[in-house]
Amino acid sequence: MSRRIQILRRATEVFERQGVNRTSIEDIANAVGIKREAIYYYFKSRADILLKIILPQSTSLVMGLGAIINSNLPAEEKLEAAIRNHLDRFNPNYLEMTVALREDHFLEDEGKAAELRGVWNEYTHLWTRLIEDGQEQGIFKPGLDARMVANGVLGMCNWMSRWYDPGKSIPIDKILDIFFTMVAHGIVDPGAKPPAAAKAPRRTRKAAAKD
Amino acid sequence: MSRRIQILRRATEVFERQGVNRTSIEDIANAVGIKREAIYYYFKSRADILLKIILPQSTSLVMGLGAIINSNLPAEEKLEAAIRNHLDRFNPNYLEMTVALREDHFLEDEGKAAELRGVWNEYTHLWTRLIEDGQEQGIFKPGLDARMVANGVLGMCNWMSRWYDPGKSIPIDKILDIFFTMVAHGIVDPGAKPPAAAKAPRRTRKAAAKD
DNA sequence: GGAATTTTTTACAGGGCCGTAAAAATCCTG
DNA sequence: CAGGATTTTTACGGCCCTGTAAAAAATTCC
Repeated sequence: MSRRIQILRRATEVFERQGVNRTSIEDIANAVGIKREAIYYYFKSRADILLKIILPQSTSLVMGLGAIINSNLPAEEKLEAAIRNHLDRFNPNYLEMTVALREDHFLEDEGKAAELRGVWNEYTHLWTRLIEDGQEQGIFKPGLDARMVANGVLGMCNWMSRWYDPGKSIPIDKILDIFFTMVAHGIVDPGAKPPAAAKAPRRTRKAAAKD
Repeated sequence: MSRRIQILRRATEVFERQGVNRTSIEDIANAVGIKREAIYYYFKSRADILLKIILPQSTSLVMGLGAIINSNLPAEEKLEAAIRNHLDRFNPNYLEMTVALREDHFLEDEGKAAELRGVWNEYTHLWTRLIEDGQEQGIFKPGLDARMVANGVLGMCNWMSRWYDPGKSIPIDKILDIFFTMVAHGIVDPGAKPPAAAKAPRRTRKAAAKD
């Protein structure tokens, strides 16, 4: 393993364990076993390291989602594949994904920050397109704001960076099934007897607040 | 407005605008219009300020959710009320909620960090209970891991800290409707003709990856 | 108006961190 | 083995930040 890859690997581990903002170049160097000034032989800056950890993940997500959208799968299978494309990145790249998503990164290098934002925006845009395509085909409910749906699904998946632990959580496949079921069909059992209140006129929020 | 409240208000604004970790005590003091040492007359530390911004939000979420769970509402209405309880906190407390949720906070004060974690854990636990109660009543699908469902819903809502902007986004009420529909009933239109491929045997992930 | 209280400023102490450049050490190749 | 290339270490420069305590200023109250 080259020194450069090793540095990225160790940096990812320390970033994940103690937080990006509480990790210094010296912390990373100690984890590698060299002096911190040596890091600058391989990387331009601390932000450079962070970018080289995050960009491959976000770019790979975009590429994978683009391929799914351009495939001939039916919309519902595209939805499943898209969620899988996202969640599978947590296994084995759990560390990188956690570093990428757990904290909102305010990078000093405005050029790099813009590049990263661009990739994430593209990813959100593709997700929105997938939802819109399904709506146009009559598979997804047309009345839902596609961008909001996309944001919701992304939130559901990205928040895994706050709780997912491969050593403790249930397998990714199971999480995928649950999340897909939630998004596609919801958690309400269709065979359940609808409560009488469901047919009542929608109460105002103020009335609800009084309860 | 007392000076203390004013400091909290300004701190929240600066934290939201430039990120918690890139905000110094001096930044906050400048926003208030006093010297930074004066901050320590009102607050023990920087982490103390952060805690006093975040705890009211998380505590209020827990209290609100507890009341919903203990109400006599049917499960589906509890679900809607729970999402509303969460999203309504973004309006008007959008700034506080963003500060609380957008970045994972690694606090130096281990006691305070544990207290905060405890509140969030309680919140997640209550959400899991709400899902389980609905499952036991036959309203929610029983086969879904309640904790995972709760994590998914929380992710959907909490990720708003990354994209919601009251000046630009659609109103909270609309977002609530969309998120509730997604979680309760999913985005797939039940009247849509299921694609033939849906009845085919599930392809292996490896086969799917080949495409 | 003066004392008490509150608030702010001044001064101080201590520590951490980023990044550059040149020299030294190590490794590799012919 | 010597020269070239790569990598690491040493030395340096600069800046930022947190928090404390005492003094000064401002405010409040009787």
